[in-house]
Amino acid sequence: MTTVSKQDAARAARWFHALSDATRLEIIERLSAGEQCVCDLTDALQIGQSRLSFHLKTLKDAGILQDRREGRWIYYALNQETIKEAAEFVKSLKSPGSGSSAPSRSCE
Amino acid sequence: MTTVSKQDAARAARWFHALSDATRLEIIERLSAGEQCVCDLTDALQIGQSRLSFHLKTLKDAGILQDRREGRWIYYALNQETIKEAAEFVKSLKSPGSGSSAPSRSCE
DNA sequence: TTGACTAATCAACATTCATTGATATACATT
DNA sequence: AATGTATATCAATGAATGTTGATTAGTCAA
Repeated sequence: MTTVSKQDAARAARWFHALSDATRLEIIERLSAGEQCVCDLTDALQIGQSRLSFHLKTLKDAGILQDRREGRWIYYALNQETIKEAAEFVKSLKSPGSGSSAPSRSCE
Repeated sequence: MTTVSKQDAARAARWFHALSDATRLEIIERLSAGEQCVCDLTDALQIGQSRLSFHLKTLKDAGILQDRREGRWIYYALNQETIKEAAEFVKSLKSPGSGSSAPSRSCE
């Protein structure tokens, strides 16, 4: 029985919210090839600048991306640690015995 | 470089949207102990019936839960297959070389 | 310091989502 | 058939989210 604290659940919910949008998943896919600056992503994704900025912020606030400035460019990269944690979390959702346990019928 | 089709991304986005809510994560946690009927969940979670039903539907539509009727009760259980796929998906987001690759500066 | 460039933020709006209470459906029992 | 129980669905509402265009804030070079 995986026990998850309210805090953990809230953090996980934020991860998954960040991952729940097709545009953001595309950003992540691009970044899985390595760090990129916003201008590269703008070109690649063909979306408006403020829209991209909004999604980058959403991902960064959830801890999924990191950024760093270099001159006038800002480079975004995946935060491997968070992704690892999220993957662990999803894995942990599986029932221990793989198959579902016997029904507990308390409702009769 | 993980390549994800638009369809895959849309499906993944639906998984993550389903996982992006604290109430739904709590439902999932309960079900990771095994199949349960709606009445059990209602008692355990202390939330309104229609609200629970809404969240169960959201999870089911995303493929994360299965249900089956037995008499007047409906039992919900995790869909292990989907959870496995989702875990794989998240794991695949990590950059191949673990660390981020060298910046590709096309913006100068 | 002015101008050009990159990116973030703001304001307005439309859309989606979650919650609530009421109603409908399905099954079981009498 | 009538009633009770379990669950789903509907309608209304408010809250959160995503999109767009405009503005602002850094950074660099002339």
